[in-house]
Amino acid sequence: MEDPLDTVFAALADPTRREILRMLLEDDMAVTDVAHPFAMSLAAISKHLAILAGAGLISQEKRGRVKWCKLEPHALRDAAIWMQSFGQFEPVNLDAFEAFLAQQLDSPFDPDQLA
Amino acid sequence: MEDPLDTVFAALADPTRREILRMLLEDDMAVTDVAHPFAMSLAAISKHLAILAGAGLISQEKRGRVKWCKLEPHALRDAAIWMQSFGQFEPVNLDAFEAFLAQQLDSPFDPDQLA
DNA sequence: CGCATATTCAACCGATCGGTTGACGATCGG
DNA sequence: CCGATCGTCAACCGATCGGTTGAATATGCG
Repeated sequence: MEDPLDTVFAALADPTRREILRMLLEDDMAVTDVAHPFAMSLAAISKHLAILAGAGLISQEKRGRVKWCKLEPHALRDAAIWMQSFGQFEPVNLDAFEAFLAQQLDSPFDPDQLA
Repeated sequence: MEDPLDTVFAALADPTRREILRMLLEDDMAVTDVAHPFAMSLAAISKHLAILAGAGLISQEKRGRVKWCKLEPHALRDAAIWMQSFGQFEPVNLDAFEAFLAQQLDSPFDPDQLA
């Protein structure tokens, strides 16, 4: 009954949680290490991580006494697709697009044609 | 001091507000008409619209006694770009892509090549 | 003018949010 | 075994959220 888009967008609406995701983009991290740069308690970060995990944006695996947090970017997919239905703003990956054309067709590519 | 991504994602986190955006995708609407399909008070919808406007996702123009609501999809752009930095999920617009290829190169297109 | 329509305002409500603190359970290292 | 470290739990707090109701403010119409 709860639309997953609700929880994903709600998770993304907090700057602390977005920053955590950005950090996890670099590498998997233990909870304590995630908390380190933030000026708030470990418990608060633990809650933020639970929310991110609830939205499927990260996964958590406990190894020994440390719990490792891993980014799960595919959870953004449905949200991205939903947003894309509004067109216009066009989040087209031009690099991939250009690479595709170059590799696929071996013909020159003029980005202005995309406007 | 307030990151606009906060307000955009927060606005998108509510299913009523997402549905309103979807409705406005079809056409501009008056507040009363927006409210009509929903099982809640006009005042509640008015608040939702104020939140969407605050996030820049819609604009509102009062003409006479009716206030017209217009979708502003470009406000999704920064959010889409932020999400895209997580790669992987790839919100590539296949329809536009295909149309572009067809129109541009007049050669057959095999979607399987995109995987 | 006088009434209906369109929309917001203000006050209130219970629920959830983002944070704190302190106690607790597990696990590692000497 | 003991002490330190890792992380969560539980209770609490003020603020915000999503909704209600009723009154107020424009504006249009006959």
